Amino acid sequence: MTEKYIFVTHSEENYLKVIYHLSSASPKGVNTNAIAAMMDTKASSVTDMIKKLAEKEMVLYQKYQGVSLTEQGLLAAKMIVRKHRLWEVFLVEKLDFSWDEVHDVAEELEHIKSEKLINKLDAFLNFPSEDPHGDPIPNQYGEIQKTDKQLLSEATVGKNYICVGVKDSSSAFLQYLNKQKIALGTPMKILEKETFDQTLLVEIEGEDKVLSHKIASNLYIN
Amino acid sequence: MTEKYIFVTHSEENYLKVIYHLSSASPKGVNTNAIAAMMDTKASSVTDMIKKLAEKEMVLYQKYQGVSLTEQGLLAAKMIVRKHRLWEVFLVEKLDFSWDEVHDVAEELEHIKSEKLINKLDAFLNFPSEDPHGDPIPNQYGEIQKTDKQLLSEATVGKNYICVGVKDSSSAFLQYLNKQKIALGTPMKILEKETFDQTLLVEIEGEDKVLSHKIASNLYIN
DNA sequence: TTTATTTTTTAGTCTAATCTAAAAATATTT
DNA sequence: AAATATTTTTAGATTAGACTAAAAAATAAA
Repeated sequence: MTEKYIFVTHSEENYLKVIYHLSSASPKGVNTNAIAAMMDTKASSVTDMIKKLAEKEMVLYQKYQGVSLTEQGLLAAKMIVRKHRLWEVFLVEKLDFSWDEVHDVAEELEHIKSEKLINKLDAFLNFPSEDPHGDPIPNQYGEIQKTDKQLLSEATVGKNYICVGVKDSSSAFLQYLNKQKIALGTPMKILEKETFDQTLLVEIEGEDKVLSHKIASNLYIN
Repeated sequence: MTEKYIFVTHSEENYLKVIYHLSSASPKGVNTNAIAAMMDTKASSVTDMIKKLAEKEMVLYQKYQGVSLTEQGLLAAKMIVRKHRLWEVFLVEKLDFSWDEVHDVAEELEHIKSEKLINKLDAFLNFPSEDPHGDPIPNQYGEIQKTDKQLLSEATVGKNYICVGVKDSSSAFLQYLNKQKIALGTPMKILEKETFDQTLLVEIEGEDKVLSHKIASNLYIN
């Protein structure tokens, strides 16, 4: 394997990460506009950046056809995700942050460039497999352990589940969950599902709670 | 106290830090050239940046007269130093880095912008008063505990001392100290001082060692 | 106190990353 | 298939931070 080291800027890393996240939904090429929306920037800026990333062989790009990550780009993206999630674990487990406070800080920490740092941090945290939102943490080779989980919105009425993750990890949503006393590991039983709007009646910690379809389709259970 | 929040860029922070470090040596105004040398950049770039920092009221600047930090600038600089040194403690104490490996990573970590993060980190590390090189860590108000220490080059022959810090914390120097088995806390007795070149003969951990004047003038003792 | 030297500043250029507005390509309707 | 709408790209401008080369100010030497 010829491993020439390619410097990737802070901004380029952010693009790689976004392309990575969007890739699962559209594996044959991510749209310029989708990237622009995620990055809160303009499509023209995205086009410019994609060209740079293509130069560096981090993405495959054909005009008007969208982008996809090269093997190299994929690994780079996974390493950013790895760093982001490991820092989140650190913030929650060691510094006592709550799960709705970690995102922005991790967003900065993920760009610190030191393999040694991140691998030592990984060991210090005891090689966690998931971040505080239930998302898997890639190992140092970019391997990701698949865990099976489903959305609460797809749950079967009458069955018992455990909350294992969130799809939306915005602080607004996480604070809502805090208020409802829903956390990772929280057991719940699906009591009823309203056919009209798919609202759920769920028993959580002895209390009956109404959860909207929007909520249910952002909570992972098992 | 009117505290308008002023955004300071990564690069501006580096300038503030350098001006802060140079200020102790020349309290009435730091030279453009001195800053340029420290930052490994050109004097013209320094002039440009100083103007920006003056706009933001972080420094006092008069053409051709050098710069000094305002109260605001001083606090900002101290906060960067605080972050740098706390992260160094973290790297050494928690992640098992050695004192000659921490500088570059801390140089990146010091720019992470989160007061909460740094104060939580401080608590997690048990409010250390010094970094791994014996330099004092400013508290969250910018207060610095003065410790008295002197350079080994000024030590008295015949007396016993303890190594309490390094003036130069380059990895080259620190690795030399590792090789000589000199660390913070290492006791030493000054046996002789050569009048011609000020070389010292020092007893360290039962062994007699010859230390050049250059070495001696970069080691703090007490 | 002139002259020479050094330091500092200005003027103009460059690159990365962004933007707006317009043009080109693709996709969708009719 | 032609017309319309949407998406994407190009062209040209802007800003931060840096650079080179030349001018201006301050300092040192004669």
